[in-house]
Amino acid sequence: MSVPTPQPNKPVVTRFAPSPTGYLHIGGGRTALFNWLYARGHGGTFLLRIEDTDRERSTPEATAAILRGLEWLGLDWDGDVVSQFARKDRHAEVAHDMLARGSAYKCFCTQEEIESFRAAAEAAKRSTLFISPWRDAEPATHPDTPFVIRMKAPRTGQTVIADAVQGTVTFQNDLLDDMVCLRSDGTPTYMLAVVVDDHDMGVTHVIRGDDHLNNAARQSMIYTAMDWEVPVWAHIPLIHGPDGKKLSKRHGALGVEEYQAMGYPAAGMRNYLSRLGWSHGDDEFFTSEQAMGWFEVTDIGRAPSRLDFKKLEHICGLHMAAGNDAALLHELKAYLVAAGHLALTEAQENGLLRAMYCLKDRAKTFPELIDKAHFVLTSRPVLADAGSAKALDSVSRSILQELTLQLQTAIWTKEGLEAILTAIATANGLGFGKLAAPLRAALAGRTVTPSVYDMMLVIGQDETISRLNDAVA
RNA sequence: GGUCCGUUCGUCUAUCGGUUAGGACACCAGGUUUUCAACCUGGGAAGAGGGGUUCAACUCCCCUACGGACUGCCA
Repeated sequence: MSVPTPQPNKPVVTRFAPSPTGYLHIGGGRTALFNWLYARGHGGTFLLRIEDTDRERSTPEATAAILRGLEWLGLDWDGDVVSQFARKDRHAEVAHDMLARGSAYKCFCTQEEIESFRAAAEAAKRSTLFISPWRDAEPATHPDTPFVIRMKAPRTGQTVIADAVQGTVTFQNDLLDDMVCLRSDGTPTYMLAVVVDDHDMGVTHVIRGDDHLNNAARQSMIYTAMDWEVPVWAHIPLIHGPDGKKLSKRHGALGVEEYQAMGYPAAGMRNYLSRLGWSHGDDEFFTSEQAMGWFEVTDIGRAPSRLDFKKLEHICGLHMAAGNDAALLHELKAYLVAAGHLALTEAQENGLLRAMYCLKDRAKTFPELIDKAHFVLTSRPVLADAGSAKALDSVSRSILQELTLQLQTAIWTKEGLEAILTAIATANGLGFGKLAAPLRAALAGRTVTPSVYDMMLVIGQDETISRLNDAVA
């Protein structure tokens, strides 16, 4: 029994290695986030490798979608994106090296033979573990037919994985098969390719979904066969849907790009995702920089977690409020593109920027922010929706006219406006809300807006008076 | 079927053998308030079940139940 030794003293190198068969899955996004957080927090390197050895299912569109997803999340990788397929010659080289070392062998069984073996074994309720008859065959007996290169895995003893998350996990070797490393067409299998690439890329920490935990045992055999040092493994639990079942289409948004299109700010997304399966005491709201300083793989939990949109929204609201105005406008514009909405005019952008201070702390997502920004995005005449039309009728026109008159000589500050509004409200025996509602309606044509003071301050004296005149008329 | 992993409030989690089991989201009740958001106060809410070990177990061990992963010339 050999316990793999981690490599604690080397500079940290992590990687994210998705296969390009679709969009970037939300679970994959979190895996990437953990790798990024760990590398960045430890002065290390975060690499990106596209596992495109399955030529049937890999598409350039999927690769592009994955890169877009990572970019949106703000997970920047170091160096060039590595294509696994492009490294196939090196994989084949290692397979032949293992052959030469006697830790692999050529297997001439056809896929039909293996399939019928499995079918028979299953019918007889025997183990379907396939043991190739070529394992110990003399080279002289080799036929001149296609072959695969199989790992010559030890048949006795056990393989131990020292996992930073899962602890020490032991596998009995007689339950592991001689996996195929090189297919009969000379291309590598995933099992070989990951190990070779991780080794060649100098990856020190493999942080990936725990669906790979079983694979780790077999992969560690390749490391041993090649006399390579194993990385630190960290197999993290998967994310489940709100019902606790495996995340699937029926749970709604799966791709990280969908979250962008729903208008969640990326900083909030990172914060929320990092708290799924990982925690730092009671900290809930934090920046990625803080998380980098705190993040340790040993603090990752072992149980799968579920997506909770309510909490996501809450965290996003906090990040929105804490955001820089110009940066928020920038992200908002990216959201509009992602969601397929019309672009803003320059005037709208300027208005948004001026209004941002009072918009950002009342919105959790960009659609909400835009909704509340209606007063600055619209232009005269401001159309009143049903609710605000009613509010407009709730007060007599003469009061609004009096207000308009007084605003013409107002000192245009919150205090100045406040003095006028409260004076008019009390003079007419109205609660402040009774006056604010029609004013809000006149200014925005909506019932849900920032405060009336902020709106007046943002659109200015002339525009305020014009809108009031429109409403009275 | 076999192997491996998991199971603390509804949800995300803290706890690392001794706590009135803490926090956050959500929820409920109050408060603040010009709408919304935010905010303040309070409340209900948890160790899957059963056996051990121990003076003491959510924490360690075993069994069961329930979830999940793997069991491919997919990744």
